[in-house]
Amino acid sequence: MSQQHLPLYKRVEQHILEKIDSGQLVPGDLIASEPQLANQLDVSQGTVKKAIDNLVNEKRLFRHQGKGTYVSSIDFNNSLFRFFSYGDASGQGVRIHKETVELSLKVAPTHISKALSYPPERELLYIQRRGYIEEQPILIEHCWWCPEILPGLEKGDVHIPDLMYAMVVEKYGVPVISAEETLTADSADDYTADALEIDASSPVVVLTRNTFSRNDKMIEYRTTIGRADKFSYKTKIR
Amino acid sequence: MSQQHLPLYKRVEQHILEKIDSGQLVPGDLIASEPQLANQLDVSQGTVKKAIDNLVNEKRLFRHQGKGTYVSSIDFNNSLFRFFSYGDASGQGVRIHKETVELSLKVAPTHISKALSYPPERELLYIQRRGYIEEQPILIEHCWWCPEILPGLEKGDVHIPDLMYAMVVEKYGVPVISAEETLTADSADDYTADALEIDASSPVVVLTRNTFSRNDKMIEYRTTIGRADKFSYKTKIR
DNA sequence: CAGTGGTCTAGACCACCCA
DNA sequence: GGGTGGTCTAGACCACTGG
Repeated sequence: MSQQHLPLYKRVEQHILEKIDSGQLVPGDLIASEPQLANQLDVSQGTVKKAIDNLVNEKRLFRHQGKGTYVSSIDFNNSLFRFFSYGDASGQGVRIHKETVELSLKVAPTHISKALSYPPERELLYIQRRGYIEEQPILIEHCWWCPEILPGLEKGDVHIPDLMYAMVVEKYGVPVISAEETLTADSADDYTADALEIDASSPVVVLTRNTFSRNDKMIEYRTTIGRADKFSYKTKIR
Repeated sequence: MSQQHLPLYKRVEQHILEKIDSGQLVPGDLIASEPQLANQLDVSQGTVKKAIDNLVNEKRLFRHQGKGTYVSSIDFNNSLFRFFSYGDASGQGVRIHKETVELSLKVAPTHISKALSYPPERELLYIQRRGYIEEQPILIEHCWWCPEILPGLEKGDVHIPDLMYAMVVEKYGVPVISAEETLTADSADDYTADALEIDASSPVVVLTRNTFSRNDKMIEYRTTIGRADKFSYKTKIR
């Protein structure tokens, strides 16, 4: 329920967000111009500006002077994944090459089926990939997708690019809206240790990602397990 | 060098930030009011508002309607430390009790002396503390301070509170301005494993914190080592 | 050139805080 | 009541984009 005396600029924000959430506006779209919005909603352009300012700060929109204001798309460059590197905190210039190791339909662990709101018996699309820095294995990735999102992908006749999400959007028309990541550490089980060429029970970093499409529908459950000695996450406190 | 045609609001931001960086304004201080700043700098109040808006977004300032605008102080609640918990991502309501185990003057490992720009032979103030959740050890903390910052603290006659930084500011008059944290994972050495009551080489999360005072002077080098199974960091991507 | 966002102003009215 | 920040307006001028 929206408040009665919500500030006008908040209403403008909601108006724009509703258009995004309902799919009338998809990532990359040009939104109505400031004067247009001001007219439509019967507020001043300054108020529209303030609303858009806020959404730009939240990275929901971005502006191009002389062109207009656009709906942002999700930026996986903000993934915690980028803190895997040579042990440097920078994460700059490091090339991690990925290879697909497995691609099949499988019954998933129940907590994963549940997270994707699938019956535990239904098969899901499973993709395993491994990441290397100059031939050295550094991480292993387990991805679980709802199969109806990516029909036919398990046939293996489709090239799977490093960044799958662009393909999901372009080839399959499924918008990728947001994602949540959780970071923990653990010790490597035998399978993982073997894949990463480390001793069993060596420390590893576990990065779980839940990816969402429209209407908060989760479309992917991903776990990335990486060598702990190749991970460092830096942040500033004020 | 500042640009020639820098927008006015950027100049106002710089004006305020200079007062903070130079120490004329310290955390908690009330800054000049919007009309005052507008007069002093010969710009309109709207421009001052925009400048302050930006600094508030960056958490450098905060406002209180009817009172004024204040300089923010560092908020250690934003530390990655808060993601140590019962395995829940929330970090809410979890009480970690800390005890001081050691307090002495010691020669530090060279990389720490170096970080604090101290000659490697000089003794530093070392504090070791341990954190518990209901009697269960969950983390161990190694803190290294420049001894002249906290004279006499090693005598042990001063009570060390959970959050040391308030004491540093109030009792010793040293402003605590910012901090950097780096997160990695490792396996526990024997000493740590014993302290945390876990098996040797169990995975642990290592959180390094560098704390800075005025003029980017580093005043503390801290390493917090915690049980990996009690840590999880969650973030959202858009 | 017309249309977009970017900056800046001047002033109105409101809500909050404190003496 | 006087001062603070919070919202909102109307309008000016500029810088960038594309046809």
